[in-house]
Amino acid sequence: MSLQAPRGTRDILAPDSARLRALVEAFASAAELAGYGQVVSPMFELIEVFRRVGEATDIVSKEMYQFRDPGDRHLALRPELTASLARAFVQHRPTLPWKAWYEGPQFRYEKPQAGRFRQFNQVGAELFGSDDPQADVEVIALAWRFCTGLGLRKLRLAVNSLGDRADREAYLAALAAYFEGRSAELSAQGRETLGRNPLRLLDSKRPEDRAVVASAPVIDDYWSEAAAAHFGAVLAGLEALGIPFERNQRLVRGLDYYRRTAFELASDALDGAQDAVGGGGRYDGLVADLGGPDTPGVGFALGVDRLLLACDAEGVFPAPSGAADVFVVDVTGGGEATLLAEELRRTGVRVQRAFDGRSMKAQMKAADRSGARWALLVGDDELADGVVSLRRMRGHEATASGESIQRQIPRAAVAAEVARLVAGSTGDGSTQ
RNA sequence: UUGACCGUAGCUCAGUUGGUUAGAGCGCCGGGUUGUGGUCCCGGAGGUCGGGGGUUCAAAUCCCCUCGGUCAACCCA
Repeated sequence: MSLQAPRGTRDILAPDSARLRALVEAFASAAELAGYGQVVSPMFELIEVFRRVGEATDIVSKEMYQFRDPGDRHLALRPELTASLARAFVQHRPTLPWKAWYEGPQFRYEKPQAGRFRQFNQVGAELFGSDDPQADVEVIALAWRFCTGLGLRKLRLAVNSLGDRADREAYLAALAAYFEGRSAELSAQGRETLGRNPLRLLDSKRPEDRAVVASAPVIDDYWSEAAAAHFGAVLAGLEALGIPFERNQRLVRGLDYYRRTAFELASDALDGAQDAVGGGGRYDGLVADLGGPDTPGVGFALGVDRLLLACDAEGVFPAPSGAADVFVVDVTGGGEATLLAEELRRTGVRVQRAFDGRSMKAQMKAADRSGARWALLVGDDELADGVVSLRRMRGHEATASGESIQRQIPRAAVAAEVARLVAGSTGDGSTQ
């Protein structure tokens, strides 16, 4: 193979692409049900947008696709969408609260693995302009409702609070001091992490580190009264809604802008290191960091590709059927098929046909495989008599009516008759 | 960025002490008499053995490089 999709990217072909679209549509309706409106933002931004929100994180420091355009602007393909949304908020200053959802590809220069791509899709939602813990609850509930609505059952919701800015800094200092004191017990890589960001050590998977982490200071002791009250209200809200969650004192998220609430959704159906399907939290300082008025916000993003992997693993959310309603078999040259197909498609019927003047046997075979419920047969006899043979395909037998497998109908009545049949059999639209 | 395993027809894979025209199943195409699908039978198309270089009389098979995939670390969706 000579040319192929760039590393970490892929083509999503027919049944899978329909499934992806169905998932996005499911998210759209869940989000809009809760009053979130879609934002379609640019695929690339001035690099400052991302630099300002996460200079210390790998995502913006070394995983960004960046380039200069012909006008010498320094741009980056978006590695995440919360920053873009915050930028859009600052630019447009919509009335509060501003509730927005989004979907689309994002780009990170990483080594690809299963469930990790250089171009990947996320869906997400953000709520700007409210401090209310009920806002956190609404956002988490939206993520939960959507995921369980897909049919996923083996989901774990982990929640934590990182406290306010001052709490977080005090905790970070205490954590650093603690780890410094026991740095001899840490793994070599753990010591490196300590130098960069002690918080990250909390979710280390190395046994040496875990032993040290086990008796590390916990964030709870550093919460301000307000932050503690906020978190308590969030947990109470989740309980009131019957959303199961587990408190994870070690949960820290990948981006540094989180304050107070942080949460993560993981799937037990996914094995390996990539079991997180999404997460989010509160980012009360983010808008200000981007030059806007001090505005609180809370939101989340879900990895579409991983969600679909999880659906595969749980055997839920199948691809929608691409089956045709009708297959036109024309052995008179194909012109009739063109006319019939177009006529029927104009009435909203899904029509498939063959090309290249293939034999009746071959066309019937294709009709069978297309999943069509009916075949319309046009041969020399039909053409001469001004009729079309309507045949019910095997596997799509009539339910109770005593209608014959095949019958002739006048050419002029085809559209009306097929429309009637299709409308009357919307039963099993999801033949897989 | 580090390490491990892997890369043969559209798909899933056989094919190692290196040796004649590289195989199977599925899929695809055609046929099994006059215009009808599944199964069955027969036939056919389709492969730079990921790519490049090297060793050798001879390489899919050995060596090096490279690209790609998978897994793990790192990081994260």
